[in-house]
Amino acid sequence: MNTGDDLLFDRGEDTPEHLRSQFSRLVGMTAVQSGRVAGGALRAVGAHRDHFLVLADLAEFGPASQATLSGRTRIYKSDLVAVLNDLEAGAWIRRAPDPADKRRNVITVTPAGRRRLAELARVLEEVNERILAPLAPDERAQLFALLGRVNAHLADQERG
Amino acid sequence: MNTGDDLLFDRGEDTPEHLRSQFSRLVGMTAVQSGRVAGGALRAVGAHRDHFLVLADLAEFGPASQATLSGRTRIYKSDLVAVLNDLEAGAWIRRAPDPADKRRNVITVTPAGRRRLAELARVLEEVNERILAPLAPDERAQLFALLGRVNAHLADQERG
DNA sequence: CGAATGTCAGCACTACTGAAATCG
DNA sequence: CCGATTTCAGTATTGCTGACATTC
Repeated sequence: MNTGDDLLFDRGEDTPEHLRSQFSRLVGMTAVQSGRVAGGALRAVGAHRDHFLVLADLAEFGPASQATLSGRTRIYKSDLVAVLNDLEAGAWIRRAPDPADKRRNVITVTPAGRRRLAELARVLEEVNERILAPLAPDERAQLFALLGRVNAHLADQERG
Repeated sequence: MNTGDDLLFDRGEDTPEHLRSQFSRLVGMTAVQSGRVAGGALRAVGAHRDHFLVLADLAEFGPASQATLSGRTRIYKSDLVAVLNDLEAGAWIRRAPDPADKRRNVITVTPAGRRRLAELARVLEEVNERILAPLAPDERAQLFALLGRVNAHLADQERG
């Protein structure tokens, strides 16, 4: 059973038969390239992908301990430490000890953090537009829907 | 201009507003997960992603020097060395000095290499089927086409 | 006591760069 | 001398694991 055998995802003339239906290769190449675009744009404003993720999460779901923040963003708690150090150094978040539970820190977005989030969101929106330029709006929606279903299926399978 | 604002690509209940339209994040997560599935399946038979890429390329386009092989597979020439060492150790390729140009090696697939390629292709086809299980055949074709266009656009842009 | 939290140190893998040695 | 080819060494980034001290 083939899944798009007559489709080319390269420039067309140099794609081996066996690769045309290799989803992991296609999605991998696309991820690397768009990750480079997004990473470069964020680095140009002194930011990191995880900075955006944390700020967006806090702005939407409110203050949280590092453990729950790690669970919500899927950033490992060990990696989160450096991210929060960065964000704290920019005064974009506050990291205060939880008086109710001395093991935890309570992470809160500052007003400056919300402005920073807006800036990063603007940068990433431009990036998104640049990457998805060749697709019409309904095609973008389709791509999101299809990728989202594959992604959800993989996430589900990872616990089974 | 939004690109699928009302779509969720997570399990739905915990996806922040700002992430719903972040293509690089979605494609990145999907790439990591399907890369893990493919990598695990290949490791189970003692293979590597690049082994398949090299064997598939040689089988389709014929013998080549390492430089042209690197250009065709997009594997860095420095990384290609170890890959060819592996493939040579399994007698799946031959690496012979080019009599016409003593700088080059001529890489050739052996009959055993073609059998190995068939084996790896079978493994990867099962992987593909497992990953794309939730999608109908026409949806898979759509996903390939859309991702392919984005990928081609990014590759084009990388040289401009 | 067992479990959770924040932190640090480190591993594995991948994309990538630079340079040396050989040869055209 | 300049450039191409193979090879090796090493960097940067990321996803991930394990351990430790502190606290519940």
